[in-house]
Amino acid sequence: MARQAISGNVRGSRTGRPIMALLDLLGRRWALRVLWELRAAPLTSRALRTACDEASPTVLQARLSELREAGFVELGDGGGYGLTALGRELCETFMPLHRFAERWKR
Amino acid sequence: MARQAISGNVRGSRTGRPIMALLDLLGRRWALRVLWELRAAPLTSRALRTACDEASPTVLQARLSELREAGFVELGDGGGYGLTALGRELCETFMPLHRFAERWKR
DNA sequence: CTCCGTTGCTACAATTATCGTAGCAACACG
DNA sequence: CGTGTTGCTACGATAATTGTAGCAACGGAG
Repeated sequence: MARQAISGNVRGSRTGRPIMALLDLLGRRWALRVLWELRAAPLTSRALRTACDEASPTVLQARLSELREAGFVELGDGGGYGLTALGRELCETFMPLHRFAERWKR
Repeated sequence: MARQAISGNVRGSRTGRPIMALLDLLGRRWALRVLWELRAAPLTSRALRTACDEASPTVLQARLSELREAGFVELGDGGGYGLTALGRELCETFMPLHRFAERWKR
């Protein structure tokens, strides 16, 4: 009966399986949204906050730090957050969600 | 516990853009992971819990309820949670994440 | 120079979400 | 009957998020 499935750690562990780490990182609040809002062009921290419906700067900074550490987001020397090449690539992989969401509607 | 249903008032978006609602739903803890673990075959609630590294049943039940309400997951009449056709479709859209994560490695 | 507005970023308390453990009722099998 | 599943919930403890306020640093007028 034991459908022995993959038992990998998600939170706070790097036990291999990058997909788990990625799902964990993207599964934190505002993480997906931040990537989504940066998909077109870089935004300043405040513009990003506005784009994210005035989400609290505390979480946004936390997510930005994590996404930066992961190599998806970078802070331009002129100011403003933007996607790295890797981040743009990641964004592409879940861009089909847009089309899916439109059909989903509910 | 605040029940933020998909219908109507979803955190982060009252603009009516379905993508925001979807990003919000998938941005909750274990949501992506649950979909991921169900990608291959249905699992019982306990098998799913095992697959999700013994995540607390409280959240898992919450996520399962939300995902069921969204139409992505269903409870089979013989027991066990599985993806709906829509859920399978959703899973397909972010399956490329797997390949991306492998190249990412962190 | 000072004043003003912006930048990225942080402190702090209050509120939520999640965790971890335990346990329930319903059902099936022997 | 007892034993073992199933899906699901209660509840205190802990971690994450919210909302508000504010900081130092930088730049461009004036």
